[in-house]
Amino acid sequence: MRARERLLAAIEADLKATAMPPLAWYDVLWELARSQDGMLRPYEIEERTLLAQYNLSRLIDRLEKEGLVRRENFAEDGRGRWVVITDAGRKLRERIWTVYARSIETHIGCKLAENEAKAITGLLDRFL
Amino acid sequence: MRARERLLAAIEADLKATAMPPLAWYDVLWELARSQDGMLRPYEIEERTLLAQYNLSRLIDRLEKEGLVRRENFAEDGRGRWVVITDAGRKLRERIWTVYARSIETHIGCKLAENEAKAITGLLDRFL
DNA sequence: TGATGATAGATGTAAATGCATCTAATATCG
DNA sequence: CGATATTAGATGCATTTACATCTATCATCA
Repeated sequence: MRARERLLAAIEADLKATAMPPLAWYDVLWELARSQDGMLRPYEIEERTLLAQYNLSRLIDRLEKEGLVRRENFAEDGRGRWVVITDAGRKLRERIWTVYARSIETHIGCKLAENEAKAITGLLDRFL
Repeated sequence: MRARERLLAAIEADLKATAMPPLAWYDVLWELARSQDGMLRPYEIEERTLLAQYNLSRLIDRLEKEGLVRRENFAEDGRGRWVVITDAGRKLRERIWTVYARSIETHIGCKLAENEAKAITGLLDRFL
């Protein structure tokens, strides 16, 4: 918990220093960008990011207001929506990644050998 | 990050289910209870819990309003304060612990062998 | 000593979060 | 079919958090 606290603070600080949005934005944009057609249902994003439903709903509002995603109706189920990433969204994700990747390397990568990193993930995966 | 998310959610849910306050309350009460005279300076709590200064200041407000701690002036430095845990604060910490300990065992302990837990802490300690 | 800078902690305001609940649509089952 | 339950997602409201800044005190040093 402490390690996560420290690392997240360091990474968020790097993002802020380069005028980038919070990490949660990245997580959502990344899930969308890597998905088949650049679109997911809100509940799918929820599952993948572990964001709470009501938080995600409002995060999508913010992303939409910034033109990074847009909402569309889901034809097969009147209750559902699609969240579609826009070109601007993809662009921004890439820009964030240039900072984020460096940040990961600086704060995490350089402190762990490959096999150590694998050991951590192997053990922590039990909780997922 | 994901593991922490899941575990914290599970633990907080256990606390909520037994009408206990959030985990941050426990962290502060615990640091106070284990300290020499049941009192610490705000900045000391801050260092130990990694809470942000402005968050801690208000968390102490809440604890004080509930009668779990009280603030006193720090004689040697007019800017400083003491945060002193009350009997009610110690009592509550113990009550929370009965739930928290069980929760840790349920969600974490039973999924890791002793040496595995040590391996994780050993590796994650590098980030502290 | 007196000016300047640093530190401890508090706080106003804006934004995000948590909780409960709502609406609209679909599923289930007598 | 119709009543009831369930699900997807949105939202009102209270609490909490983040950011910036403030006050008061202490430290430093010319």
